[in-house]
Parts: sequence; C-alpha cells; structure tokens
Amino acid sequence: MANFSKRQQEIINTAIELIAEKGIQQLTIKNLSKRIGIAESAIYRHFTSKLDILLGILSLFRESKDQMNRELTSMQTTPTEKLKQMLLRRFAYFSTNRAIASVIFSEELFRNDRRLSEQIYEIMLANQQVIIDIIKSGQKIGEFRNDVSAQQIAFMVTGALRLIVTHWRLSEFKIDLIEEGEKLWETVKTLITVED
Amino acid sequence: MANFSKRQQEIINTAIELIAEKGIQQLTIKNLSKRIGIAESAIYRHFTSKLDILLGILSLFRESKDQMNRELTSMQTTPTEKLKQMLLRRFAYFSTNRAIASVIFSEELFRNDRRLSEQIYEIMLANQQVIIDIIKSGQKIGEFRNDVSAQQIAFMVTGALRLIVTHWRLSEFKIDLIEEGEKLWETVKTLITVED
Amino acid sequence: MANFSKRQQEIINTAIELIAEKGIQQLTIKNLSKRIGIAESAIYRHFTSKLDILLGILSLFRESKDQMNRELTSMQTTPTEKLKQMLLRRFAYFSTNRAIASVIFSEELFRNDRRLSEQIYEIMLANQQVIIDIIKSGQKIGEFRNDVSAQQIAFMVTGALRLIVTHWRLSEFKIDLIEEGEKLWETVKTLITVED
Amino acid sequence: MANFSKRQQEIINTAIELIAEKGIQQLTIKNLSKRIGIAESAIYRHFTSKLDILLGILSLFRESKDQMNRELTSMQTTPTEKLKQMLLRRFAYFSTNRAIASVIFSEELFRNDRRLSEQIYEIMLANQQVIIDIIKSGQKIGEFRNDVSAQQIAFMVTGALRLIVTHWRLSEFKIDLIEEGEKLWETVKTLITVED
DNA sequence: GATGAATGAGAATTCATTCAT
DNA sequence: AATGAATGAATTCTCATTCAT
Repeated sequence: MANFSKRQQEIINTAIELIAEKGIQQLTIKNLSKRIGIAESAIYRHFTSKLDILLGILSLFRESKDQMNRELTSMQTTPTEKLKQMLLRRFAYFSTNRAIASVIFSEELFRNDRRLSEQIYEIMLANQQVIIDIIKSGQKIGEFRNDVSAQQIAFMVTGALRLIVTHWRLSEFKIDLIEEGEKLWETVKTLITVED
Repeated sequence: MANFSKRQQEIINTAIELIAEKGIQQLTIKNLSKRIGIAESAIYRHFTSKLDILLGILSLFRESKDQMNRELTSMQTTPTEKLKQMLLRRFAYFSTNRAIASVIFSEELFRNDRRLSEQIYEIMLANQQVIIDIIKSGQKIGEFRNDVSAQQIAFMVTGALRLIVTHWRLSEFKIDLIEEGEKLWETVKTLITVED
Repeated sequence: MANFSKRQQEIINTAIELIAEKGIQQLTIKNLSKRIGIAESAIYRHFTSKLDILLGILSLFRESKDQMNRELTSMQTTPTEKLKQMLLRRFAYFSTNRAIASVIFSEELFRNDRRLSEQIYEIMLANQQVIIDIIKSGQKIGEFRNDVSAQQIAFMVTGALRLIVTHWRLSEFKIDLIEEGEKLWETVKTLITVED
Repeated sequence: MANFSKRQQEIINTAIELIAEKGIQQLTIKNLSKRIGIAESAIYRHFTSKLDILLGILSLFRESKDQMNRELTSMQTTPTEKLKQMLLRRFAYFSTNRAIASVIFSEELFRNDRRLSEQIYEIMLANQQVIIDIIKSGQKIGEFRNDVSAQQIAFMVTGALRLIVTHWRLSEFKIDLIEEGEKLWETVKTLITVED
C-alpha cells in the first residue's frame, strides 16, 4: 500500500469490507462514501473511477502475496516446514482478515473488466506456483513422495484451503479456522511426506 | 426441470449462459429477453421476479446433484470405483456444460438474498457429504487408508475439483478438462488407496 | 344495469369493490380479473377498454340516482317528509353499499378522461337539483323558511351528507351511519322548517 | 415550509400543481422533473421517494392549517366574527391557491400508504374541530342557537365549503368563489345566529 | 480536499391491450 | 367465452460520474 495515500487505503479497505459483508452488488460509490463518511464526489478525488478502486484491491492482494512469498523464500528451513508455515500462516491471516478472505477467492467479482480478470488469474497462478515450487524441492530431496505430480498436490492443497475458507465464510465464521488449518496440514503431511 | 415449463427452462438456461459468459452483473432482464428473443415484459409471464429466476437456477443445480447421487447410490461397485466415477463424471459434465460449471461454484453470485445463499450452501454441503460417505465406506472395508480423516480428504478432492474447473474457466477453456480430471483421479487414487 | 350482461355487471361491481378497498390505483385489469377468477384477457370480451368499465360504473351511479328520484317523485307527501326520506334513504343505501359510498363522492377518480369527469359532474348536479327542488317546493308552501336560498341549503345538506360519509369511510366504518343520518335530519329539520 | 429547502419547496408546489391540473395519475417523477426543468434522477437528491413528496404536500397542508388556526386564536372578537373570518378567509385562500384547493379535499389521493391516509384524516379532523370550538363558544354566550349540536352545524358548514369548492373546480373555476363564500356565510349566519 | 446538485444510462417491474387458439 | 403468451410504453428508482463552488 506504499503507493496509496491514507485516504486511498481507507477507500480500498472499506471497499473490501463492503464486498465481504454484502457482496459486490452492494459496492457502490454511495455505500462506500457513506461508510467512510465523505461525500460521493469526494471519492473521485482519490480514484478516477470505480474500476480503479477494484484495481486497488487487487494491488493490495498482490502485495500481500509478494510479502508472504518473500518471507517464505528467506526462511532457511526444510520444504516440509515451509509448506507447513505457508499453510498455517495463510489460515491465520484469513482468520484475522475476514473481509479479505471473503473477497480474495471470488474471481467472480472481477469479471467486469479484462484487466481485472487477468490480474486476479495472475495472482492465483503465482500463489499456486509458490506451493508447486516448495513441493518440487521437497520431492527432490526426498521429503515428499515422488509418485504424484507436484501440480496435482498443489491443486489439492490450495483447493482445500480455498474450500475451507469458503465453508467458514458461508457458515458465518462459526468454524474455527485456525484449527481447520492445523487439521489440513496434518492430513497433507500424512499424505505426502515420506517416512524414514 | 419437470416442474418448469418449456419457456421457463429456456429462461433458466439462458440466464445460466449469460452469467457464465458475462458475469452476474450482466444478467439483466433486458439481456435475458433479448437473447431469448422476446420482450422484457414477457419474462414476467414466466417468473414473478428476477429472484425467482435465480431460485430456478438453484433448483436446477439441486436436481442435477440429486440425479448424480441417485446414479452413484444405485451403482453396485467398490468405493474406489464409485469415487472414480463420481469425479470423472463431474469433470465430464462440466466439460459439456460450461455455463453451469461457470456458475455452480460461484457462491458469490447468490448473495443478494438469504434464500439464495442458504440454498447454495446447502447444495454445496450435500455434494461434499456424498464424497465423505464414499470415502468412509472405502475406509471401512480397507480400500482407503485410515490414517487421515474422510472429511479432510473430501476437502482436498472437492477443493481440487473446484480449483481445476476455475482454472479451466479463467484460462478460457483452453485446458483439457477431461484430461485434468483423469490426472486428478490418478493422484487421489495413489494418495489414498491402500495397495495390497 | 339492464343494458349490461351478468358478467359485465360482475365486472362493474368488482371494480367498485376494488376501488373502495384499495383506491383507484389498485383498479388494474390484473387485480380485477384475479378477483373475479378469470384471465385478464377475458375482461376484454366484455368491455373494450378499462375506460369502458369506468363508464359502466358511472352508468350504474346514474341509474341508482334515477331510481331514487323516481321514487321520490312518486311519493305523495309533504316536502318535509320528502327531504327526510331522501336523506335517510341515502344514508341507509350507503351503509349497506359501502363500496359505492367509497367511490361515488370521489370525483378525483374520474379525471383521466373528459367523458368521465363530465359525467360525474352531471350526476352530482342532478343529485343536488333534486334537493333544491324539494326545498323550493317546501318554501313555496311555507314549510321551509324563506329567508335563505334553496341553493345554499342544498349545499349545506348535501355537503354534510358527503362529509359524514367520508368520515365514516376514513374511520373505517366505525361510525354508525344510520344514526348519523338521523342526527343530520333532526338538525336540518330544526334549522329550516317553519314552526307554527 | 421552513424545514424544506428551496428546491424541495419547488418540488412540492409543482407536485400540487400537477395533481390539481391532471390528477394524481399524472403525478409522475417524469412529469414533475420535466416541469421543473431538471432530470428525473435529480428529484431523488431532494426526496428519497415519491411517497416522501406526498408526505411533503401533507406537511404543507398541515402548516397552512396551523397558521390559520393560530391567526383565529389570536383574534379578539366574537365567535360570529371568528366564524365569518374563518369561512371567508378559507374561500379567499382557495381562490388564489387553486392547486391546493384541488388537492386538499381529495382524500382519495392519499390512499396509497397508511401514513398518508392517516395524516390526511388527522388534518381533516383538526380543521373541523376548529369550527366546532368556535360554534360551541358562540352557543355558550348566546350568539348561536342552542337547539342544534355544534358538531352537526360543523358538518354542514364544512360540508358546504368543501362541496362549493368541488363545484368550482369541476366547473373549471367559472364560479366566483369569493362571492359563493359570502353567500354561504350569509346563509349560515341567518340559520344559526340568535337575533335579539 | 471536499461538497451538493445535477445528469444520462439503465435497472426491475407494471400496465392496458392484442392475438392466436 | 375464455385462455396464455406476448408486447410496448411507462414507472420508480439506482448508479457512476461530472462540475461549479
């Protein structure tokens, strides 16, 4: 969010909140400005259009993704530990950032415009690539089983993550997300690590 | 679709198409009627409101889910074969029903109304329960490994299915979905079946 | 209603009912046909347009007015008795014909079309003329005081009648209309008859 | 109208005009905005809904009623003079405020909504109560005859007022309303004042 | 930076009416 | 007589955006 002013950040965060709470159809300039407490027209001082706000949301997502990847890369541990960290951190992140969790997996929201849908796909692919890379390195050094493709495992791990978050959201956050994350990690570990 | 008239079925299917192609924001009565080739007001002979059309879509989803479950239940085979069939058939179904594939995993689309969001969650839960049940019965007779919970495996399998379909859609259907389904099944089989 | 078929009479009466209950804005072909229990298009077998139905209502009003005048004319009594009869009968009629009472004094309802507004004015004038004539004849033979104009008395009597019926309607028929009619007559008698 | 902005007052007055000229069915946002010379959507900056505009009209009526009552209350004269003033002023007011005259007695116009119909009834009752009070005080000091109830006289006076205004309106304002008011007052005076 | 007023395009829905059956 | 399907015009209201202050 370095590139965004205070007000811009406020607008982006409020927009995410609004989408999370009421869906994209309720993300209107009117609702947005009302919640922030400024006039509708004031929004246009900070973003030239509504599309720009959505692009802002995506840039926030990308930043958070880059941040996590940088952290993982700098970690000097085994692939198993890396995968564990990555999973648990993402569950932890979502559990304290409900609004983002409600929006980040909803590719539907960004279908209005080519630029939006391309960017969200790009973020999604990048996120998956991180997992694939970790798994591949684990396979190379014999920590993870080699008889299944890293790509497929990545589908299963990311897919489960996304699905659990969706359940959590649809259940109106009644599920304990942290606990679910730990259960998922145990399962993944059991299924793919090689015991010696 | 037994309960729906010809025209109602046409409206429901066209609505799914429209959402699939252009997103829910483009599902307007105008676009709908234009594509069907009737006047906007004619739609209201067949559905009392737009909400009613969305409920119609969900009732179609539920019917298709019930149909698949009935088929699976009546199959006299092993859990392994059942799980395989279920997975491959769903991939096959989606690959020939692109529009439905684009809509059925988009819980976001049905957030306008309580009735809608509750129903889509219900369908989602029911679909997952089928997988859980198959896995449990496989675990009971020793076909599937017992050291991981059926629930977690179901998350991974369904999650992967959903994620692959999403990729397929965002890639504008360039991926070969059938092939992807087979790859996923191979992976799942390798990971969870017990070799003797 | 001699000129109207059974079905036409049913439509006219139902239209009056609808207006009485929910106001003219709720008098739609849809509501009308629904209440009668036929299809919307069936209405057009019996009336060529909605305007025609409104004209039918007015023709019913006119008939009822003519009927009352004929009765009054044929009565062989004093003007005092005639005025009393006219007043009490109208109150009695309205109290058992709530729907008509709710509509007949609402000139507003018939402003869509010249023909309608002219006819309702005509009926109104004719109704008043009857009272004026009775009062004049009473003045001529010395039963009613002569120091006020018949026209003005007619305004006061008819005005009170209309206003009381309006009150009755707005109070949701909680007032006893018959009793109110008697009170009004007593007052009118006290004010305008000449004691000897 | 203190609580309303300039534009809001303009909208309310134009709405009254429109109803007066063409009936409530022609009071549409389109007609309203066209006559004012702004876009349809601009109306919604000033009133949140059409119902709100109608409530605005009623609040204007109430204010005008309160104003008149305040004037009457502060007058230091006999009940006879008060009743005369009240009558003549109302006729004068209507004769220069044709639009309001065309709307204020049309309870039918406000039947769309409970709030509307309750308010118009309330205004009507309040208006009548003023007359009843004047008459009662006149009876107490012997200026008005005591053998008829104040309530009944009020019905007759108010009823006549309303009926004369209705005639004036239906005759397309050809009658001289001021003159009619004077005639009515003469009649009322003759009928109810006690000569000594 | 912010506001209030305004705009034009469109949204869902309703209505009277028509027509083939 | 009656129906079901359709139509086009109109209605209320929303939305993103602009502009003068």
